[in-house]
Amino acid sequence: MNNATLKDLAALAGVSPATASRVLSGHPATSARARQAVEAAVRELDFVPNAQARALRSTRSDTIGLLVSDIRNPFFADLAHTIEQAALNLGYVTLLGNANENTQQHDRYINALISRQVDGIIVAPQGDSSDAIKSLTSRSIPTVFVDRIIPGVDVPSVTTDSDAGIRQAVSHLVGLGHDRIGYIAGPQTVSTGRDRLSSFTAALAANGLTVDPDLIFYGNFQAASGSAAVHALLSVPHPPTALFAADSLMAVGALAVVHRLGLQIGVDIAIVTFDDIEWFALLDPPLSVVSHSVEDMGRIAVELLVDVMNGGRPKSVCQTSELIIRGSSAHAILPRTAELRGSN
Amino acid sequence: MNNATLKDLAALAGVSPATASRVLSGHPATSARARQAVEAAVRELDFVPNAQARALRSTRSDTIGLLVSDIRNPFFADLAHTIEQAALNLGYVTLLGNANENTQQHDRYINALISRQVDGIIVAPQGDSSDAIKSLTSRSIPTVFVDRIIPGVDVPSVTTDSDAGIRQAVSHLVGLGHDRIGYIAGPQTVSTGRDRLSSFTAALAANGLTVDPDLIFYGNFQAASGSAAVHALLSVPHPPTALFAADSLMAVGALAVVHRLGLQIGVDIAIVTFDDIEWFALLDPPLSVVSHSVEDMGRIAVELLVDVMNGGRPKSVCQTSELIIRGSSAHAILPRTAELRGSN
DNA sequence: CTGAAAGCGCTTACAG
DNA sequence: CTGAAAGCGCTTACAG
Repeated sequence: MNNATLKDLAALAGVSPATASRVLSGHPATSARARQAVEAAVRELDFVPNAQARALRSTRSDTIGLLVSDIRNPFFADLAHTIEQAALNLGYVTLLGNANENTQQHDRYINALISRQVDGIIVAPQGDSSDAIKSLTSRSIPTVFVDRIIPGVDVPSVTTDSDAGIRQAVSHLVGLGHDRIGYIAGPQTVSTGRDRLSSFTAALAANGLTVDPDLIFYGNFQAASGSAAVHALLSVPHPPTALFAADSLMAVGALAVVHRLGLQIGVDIAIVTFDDIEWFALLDPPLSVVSHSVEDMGRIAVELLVDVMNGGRPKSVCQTSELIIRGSSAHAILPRTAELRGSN
Repeated sequence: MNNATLKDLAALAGVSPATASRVLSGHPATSARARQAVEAAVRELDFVPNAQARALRSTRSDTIGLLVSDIRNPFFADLAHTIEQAALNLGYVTLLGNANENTQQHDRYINALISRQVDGIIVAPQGDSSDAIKSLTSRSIPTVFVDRIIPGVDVPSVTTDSDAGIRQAVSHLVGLGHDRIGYIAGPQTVSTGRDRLSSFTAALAANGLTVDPDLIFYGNFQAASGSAAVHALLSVPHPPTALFAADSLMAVGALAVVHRLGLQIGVDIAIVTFDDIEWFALLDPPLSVVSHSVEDMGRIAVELLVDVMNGGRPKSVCQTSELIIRGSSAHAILPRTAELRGSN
């Protein structure tokens, strides 16, 4: 560590540390002479200021924390990307944590971010409540929830209203003749898991169908549970002719099993999923999805956070969702479907 | 910010700040009485130590930096995930930066990580050389390169040897009758872009083919360039019957255009790509890939970094790659292919 | 095992 | 416009 300090820099430039500090931070009260001398010294020493010391003294770190649920989920990878870019444009560096859909890791990262004095945190919260989240609010660290919320915790959020898209999807499937739709639910400990399931059951009712508990499988938003769901749902006495997955990763797991069973998607079985991942449109047949804008969600999350950091009390934003129909649910149900499935 | 400090904590526990600090850091020289008092006070105050102050004093932050090229690339998302998990197990928090395949952002993040006093950095370097990377080495900050390297910069690395896999792929395609293989290259400013292209041309030579410059398109590892590549490669006078993409994102872009042109993959045109992304096996037909283990790469990167942080001088590791044949390149070339392509 | 004291690298009123 | 001085919240020899 040959790290030069502000003192070294000031000595080389022939000014006091105070003046050097002012030049570095763009304080207006500096002479052209001082500015030039300090800037030359910065170049000569390859000086990089110690952000920790600066943060310790000034109580701002120009850093925000972002905690996502699962970085391997393309939805969160895209979200992380847009948030990080938006923050960078505003001069903030983003520290990204990955909870890996794990409550303990989630709490650990929250504490790590608190202890690093981030200026604000954007988090897709894990679980129902958490001591770590309470620490966040009790310290009045600017916080914004993204994608998910925790009921009863008063924090601005950007979420998606699943109602519209899911209702369109169910009506669409019913219109094709499906009256038994298997639903691969997310975990009920997560707000999006709960919301999407209740949107789904409401949509069934709106279409004159009743909820059959056999046709609901509770997954955990990760791929393996989507695979398990297909095995379970297709082995009930009167199996579904359509599947609806509450997120893209479970859809991937479901797809793998459906292929392995030799079922032809869009013909033997219809599939619709939540979240429009780029390559879903490249599958054969392409996947029908309930979609919402990741870019908007990321951008709005940063806007809300900046507002909170500036002392504002912004209102939460709820985006709408909509159905995009593609080949995986394009055809009316075929008579042979029921027989075919009987043989599995 | 109701943040309690170590002084508050010590006062509540009835000990000195020094003793409180020792208890928190697990120093052996503490009495059971002191430990209990401090631990009770920690709970009462919901105390989270200020990591910045600690790092400032002790010159270690228990934080490592990870800078990837593009977090939306599933390869890097997986890599980030394995590195972050491995680091967490060793007690390190990972700060993730995303260069977005952009040299300027790359340098900016390096400086941000330096200034936050990370204990070490794992980086997939951007470009040929960079002042930021020089700062890293001149400060002797423990650094490990992953996936990519910078020639002439003496830093331990984990990379993939593309030779074996690419040679297998070319032999495989030639065996199916392809003698005009279009290559979608990565940027030649990046080591993996260069290595894979030279492996490819060597493999052509080994199979008795010569390099036709018309059949090489230079992309940038992102999806849009894969799309552009297909347009360009299929419009040369004597177009290729097989395509080989140097990374998964360019393959995704290529796939989209191939579909749009109505070409049947595996029949009208063979496709092979670098990087085995989970869902490539779910496509219809599934994609043949040249693959290497992301998990191993991540794990080894962390091991190397820990070794460097402990003062070691570990040797670089180079993983081998291998071909996985799937439906996208399963069939021998058909006579009708040439005609079909003539009509596009 | 414990505490008083110095100091990590910065910033920021304060006085000039 | 500039500098001396205090202090942000910790850790760590040092002495006991």
